[in-house]
Amino acid sequence: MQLYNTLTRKLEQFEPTDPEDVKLYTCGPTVYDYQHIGNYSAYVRWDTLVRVLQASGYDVHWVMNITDVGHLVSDADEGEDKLEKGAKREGKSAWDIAKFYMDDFMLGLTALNIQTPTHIVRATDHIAEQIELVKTLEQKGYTYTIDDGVYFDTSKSKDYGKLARLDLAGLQAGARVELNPQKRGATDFALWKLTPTGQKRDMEWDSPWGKGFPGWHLECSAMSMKYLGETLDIHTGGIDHIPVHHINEIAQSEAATGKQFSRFWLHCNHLLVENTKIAKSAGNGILLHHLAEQGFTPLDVRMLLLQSHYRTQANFTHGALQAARQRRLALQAFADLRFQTIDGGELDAAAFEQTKAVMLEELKEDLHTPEALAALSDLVTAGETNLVSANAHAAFVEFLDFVDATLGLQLLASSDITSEQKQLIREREEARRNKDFAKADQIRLALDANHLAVRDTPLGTIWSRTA
RNA sequence: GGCACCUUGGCGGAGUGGUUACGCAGAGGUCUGCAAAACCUUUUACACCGGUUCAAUUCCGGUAGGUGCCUCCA
Repeated sequence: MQLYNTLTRKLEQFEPTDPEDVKLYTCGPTVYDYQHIGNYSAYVRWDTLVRVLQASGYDVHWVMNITDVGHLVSDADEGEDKLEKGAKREGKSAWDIAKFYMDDFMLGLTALNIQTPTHIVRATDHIAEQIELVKTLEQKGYTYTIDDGVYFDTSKSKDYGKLARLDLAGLQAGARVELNPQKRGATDFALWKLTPTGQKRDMEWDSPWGKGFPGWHLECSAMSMKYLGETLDIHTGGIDHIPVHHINEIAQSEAATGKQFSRFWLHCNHLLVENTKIAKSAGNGILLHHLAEQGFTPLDVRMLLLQSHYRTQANFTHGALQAARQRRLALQAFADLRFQTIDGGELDAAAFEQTKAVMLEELKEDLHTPEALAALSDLVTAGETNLVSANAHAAFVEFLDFVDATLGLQLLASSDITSEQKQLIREREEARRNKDFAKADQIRLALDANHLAVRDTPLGTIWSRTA
């Protein structure tokens, strides 16, 4: 499999260290608010990665974190984090906020047919591991303590910022953030933040350095290493994570272990809405339930995302979502032909095998989902024209299973029509043979009331769902 | 100010040094008892200006426009 590795900025052949098992870590959400479609787009992308790895024969140990503490509102902030802020906003505790939005996130994953990671881990459940990691770094001399916390000294880090290819000198000159004057370097980052004297936070823990909470980057290193070991095969995240979060993860992890933290780094680009960055201030953070109100399902969103490549900046528009929905419905109608394979149908097992091979090849080439869909659409066209041979029924179902496994569109979730509905179709065919067109049209209306459309082919009547 | 990316037909969106991406929408047609569906065809797409080349949308340089990151962010 070929994957684009941000470390080298090149497509590389991917093989896991353990040939049986891929160790994959994905940066998950901070659960202080609803996740919008932009947030979810990343998880659809990484779910696709997992699916393709699985289809390529690997077991995947997939860990995703839930950040339920410690992401500061800004670098210059005096200690308020998003959870605390959300709690203040809603008059609840930070713990309640985290639970509520994490539960909502999990529902969103299910709705989008994103597989549940092997481990989905909360930062607050791993405070001890994070403290241990800081202790290790302290023992190895990578830290210093100032009035508001324990910091990582990036000047001691070998190749700091290599992933981001940062111009550190330029970065410092152009820094707009007010630094804590005690910080030794502009890029140094907090490992443990101390609760200011006299204050009480919803979330705080005792530590060797005093009461406080872990720094922003610590959890990913501590939890990924706990569940996957010191070297990951693949670490994924949004493109925005490259310059700060991921270089800091690398710095602290590699300082602690002396080993490479992750062999591959994959980053997805952001989804725009109407060609604009999704931002709270722009009010364009569309939620899944907004789309549901307009009659779109989460799978329509999934289709929209599959039509673009994960490293491009895709654009979400109402028109594009409509188009994606139409395409998905056409695909579903094709899948429903498995209930209607027919003697004389021309699509045979070989056609399914061939398309599967093309799709898998495209997907294994850095997740070329648009090309995989194009190959699928070609087959759909052929199937609608020539119908599916009765001999190919098993191959067809197997093929659809492959498509569901890789693209996650749940094509096999539909069921056959009822025997009553089938009887109606037979009666209509009989009426047409008898040239009793009035009766035939009457039955067609009855079928329409059942949300079924029929089309008459030389080989017989084929139905499709209209809703 | 620094760094990076992008500019493809009505919309979305791939890809390639010479061959139809694909999807959605529109138009015409075929088929059909009819309607629908389905299928076929279709509007000569690659921002602009140079360069390299037998040949560039596809490589190089420049211009214009756009976006992202540098600051919590998928």
